[in-house]
Amino acid sequence: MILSHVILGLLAVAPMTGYDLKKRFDTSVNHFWSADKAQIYRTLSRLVTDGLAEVKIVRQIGLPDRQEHHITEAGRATLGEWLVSAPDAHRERDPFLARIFFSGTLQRSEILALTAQRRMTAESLLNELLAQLAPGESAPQTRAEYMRFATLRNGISHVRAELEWLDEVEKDLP
Amino acid sequence: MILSHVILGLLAVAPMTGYDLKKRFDTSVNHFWSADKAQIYRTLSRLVTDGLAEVKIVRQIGLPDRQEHHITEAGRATLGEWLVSAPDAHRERDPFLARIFFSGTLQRSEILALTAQRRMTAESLLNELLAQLAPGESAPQTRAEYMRFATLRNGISHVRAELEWLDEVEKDLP
DNA sequence: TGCACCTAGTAGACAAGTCGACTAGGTGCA
DNA sequence: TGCACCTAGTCGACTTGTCTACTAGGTGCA
Repeated sequence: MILSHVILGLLAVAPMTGYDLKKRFDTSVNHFWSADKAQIYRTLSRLVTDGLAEVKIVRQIGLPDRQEHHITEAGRATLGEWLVSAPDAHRERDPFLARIFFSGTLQRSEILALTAQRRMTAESLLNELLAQLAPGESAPQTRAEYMRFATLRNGISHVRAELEWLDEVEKDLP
Repeated sequence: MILSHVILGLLAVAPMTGYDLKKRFDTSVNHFWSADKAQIYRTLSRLVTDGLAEVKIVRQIGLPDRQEHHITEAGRATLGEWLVSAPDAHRERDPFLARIFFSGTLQRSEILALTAQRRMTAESLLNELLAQLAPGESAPQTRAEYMRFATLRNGISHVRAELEWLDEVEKDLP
């Protein structure tokens, strides 16, 4: 699965707890992958049993212990292999497009309500992505940094394409 | 779930067997939804037990019986409600972007191999979408037809955005 | 004083999706 | 003659993903 590889990728940058990972998934990684908390913890413990990660317990004062997961050499190797392996099958799935596909029987106004909704989520997504892009705009770009920003720019391009498509639909809708 | 609604949407156009549905999912609907065969048959039988669809067995000569699933009035009502209900949560998930995000440690040539792969699949997808769009290009557009083509144009816009992004990455990659 | 929210993690049930195998006949081809 | 592929469908095992609830203390605020 891909989740374990994404987790390995994040652990390769810095050791993390399940809790830390969940935050990464909800912020910096959310434009291309998402994960449920329970799923993250389950995957983490599998990485440990598979020898791809190791746990170090870090005691804290006033806070619960941190189970810091460190990537192992085997983990780095697995990650490296995945990066250059055959592409994972990817199925597009978009419930909004599913509605649009079948919305021929709706009133014009109902369809415009759907597109207006979509426009709002697209615009707020665009703002999030732009905000994430902003800090490093003029920074010296290492390759790693360039690649991370590239995924953001990918998201931005797609959101913009979506907004232009919405313009068209709202204009041409018979 | 969305699958049952997509199936209802397809049954609303014409009665179909699980087999027919599978073909639709692999051709005309595949740019926004996909489904496994077993999943389709399971969902169909749940639609029947829920009273949203009915089965008519059609005998054939030389071929297995067809279990034609017809949408019921209740099914149409359910579909209609879904079309205008609150938008389904939608999480973007793209394994390719996941790789790109973590590919900072790869060689330049390895990254270019990834993008070249992506370009190939994007281009063949574009051709498929254009081929699907072609037949009705100048047809008299009913609203239903317009909406179906709109989803195709959506896919085309996104693929084009992807190709432009690939151009950029391949050009700027440090 | 109580409520909401933060850190950190566990547990269990359930829904959704995937994969492979199996039945069973029909057609086309080399 | 045998193989591959088509129509039409069933079954079981398994993996992923989601949701809810729980423990247990700490902080901030009104």
